[in-house]
Amino acid sequence: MEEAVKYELLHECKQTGARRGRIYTPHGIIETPVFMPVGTQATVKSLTPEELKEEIGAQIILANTYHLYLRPGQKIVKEAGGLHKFMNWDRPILTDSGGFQVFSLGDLRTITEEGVEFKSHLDGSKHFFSPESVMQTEEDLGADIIMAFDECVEYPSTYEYTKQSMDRTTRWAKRCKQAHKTKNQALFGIIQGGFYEDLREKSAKDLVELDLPGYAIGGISVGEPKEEFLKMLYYTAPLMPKEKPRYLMGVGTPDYLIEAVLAGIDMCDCVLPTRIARNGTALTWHGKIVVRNATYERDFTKLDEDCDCYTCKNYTKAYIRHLIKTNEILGVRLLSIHNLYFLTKLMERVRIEIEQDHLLDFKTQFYEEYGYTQKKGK
RNA sequence: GUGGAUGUAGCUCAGUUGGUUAGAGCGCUAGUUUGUGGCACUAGAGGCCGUGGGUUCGAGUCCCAUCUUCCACC
Repeated sequence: MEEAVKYELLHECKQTGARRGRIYTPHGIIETPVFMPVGTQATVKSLTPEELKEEIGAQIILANTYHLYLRPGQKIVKEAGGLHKFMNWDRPILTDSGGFQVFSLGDLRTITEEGVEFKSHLDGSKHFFSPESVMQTEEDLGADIIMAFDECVEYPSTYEYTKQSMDRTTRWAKRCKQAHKTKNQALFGIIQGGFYEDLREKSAKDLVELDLPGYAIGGISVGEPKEEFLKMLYYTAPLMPKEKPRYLMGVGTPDYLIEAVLAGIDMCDCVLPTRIARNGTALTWHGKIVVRNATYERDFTKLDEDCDCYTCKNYTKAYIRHLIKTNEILGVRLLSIHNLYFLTKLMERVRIEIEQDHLLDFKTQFYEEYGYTQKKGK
């Protein structure tokens, strides 16, 4: 059977084993490892798709089933001709299933074997998601890669609950596979199991048996200490098929991204760059800077001397600070452009370092320049 | 000149019949942000309560004087 998405492994870094690859999708090729900007409501907040392509060079973006189901409703997106046409983005799109929202909605939801009943955060109205309904919604949305409906358990959770939830997520993945009909979309499974190695192993093993076209690690980077994160990451990644894309959900910061790649991950996504942009913070090659702070009031230099993004080419810290302090939309836009460009460039650099078998050297050098100390970042 | 009002945090104002370390909103300062319920959240700094006197155990609060600003009237 012809798969919608295929992975090609181009090279493994001799220093680290990190993977340099390509993902072929109905909307083009993705060079991996890749960072995927998040556009929850069919928009990467404050940016146009043209800016994402031309100024940032984003290869693929995310959208969210939960949010688009609530507004405008998947039927409208379908009528528009699918997400790509609706939002005028012709590169690959991945839709998350709403599993994370189930987790973050907290007491607004009830989980049963059948699915999840939840109350809309918008108006309190009751709704129900099942693996089958989510597959239908994701098909209507029309992304290239669609995520199985899972449950992301919070940290910390008991062994008992995590096991129960993980097995249910596996059963839901089977139901997703069965319900999934379209041939031009790839259904990815999500490995759960919290912070218990045997549960991670079981989850991975059971899901791999389903022979899905790609796999993700879910349920980490949910507030645990970094050591825990790294332990589960390095334990779980090798359990994922080598010939398929490996996606780590919800990461992140530059150090987490590099660690993910070192562990053999191909794809990551995170709201961080756009979220902190809205709160006046920039990521740079020399560390994080809160440009909103008073110290930049008269700083007429660019955010990062080593950055050639649209923002850095044209604007100063003092100006961006002024825009953020006065709540001007342009401040958010300029910082979003810069932060996304930075993570995109970071991954581009990582790809080159893998090809040249120097990723470990790069990590050391980058950490030093970024300012991660031994105790802070490891 | 006369009468009335006003003066409390950087700004706009609350402060009950006089009673513990004088509050709020905004602003300011800093921290947080990791499959977006976030233009959000958390914390912090900052007041001889216009000034001087008086009454009282105790005054931002009452009395007198004085100054500031505003309004009205001669």
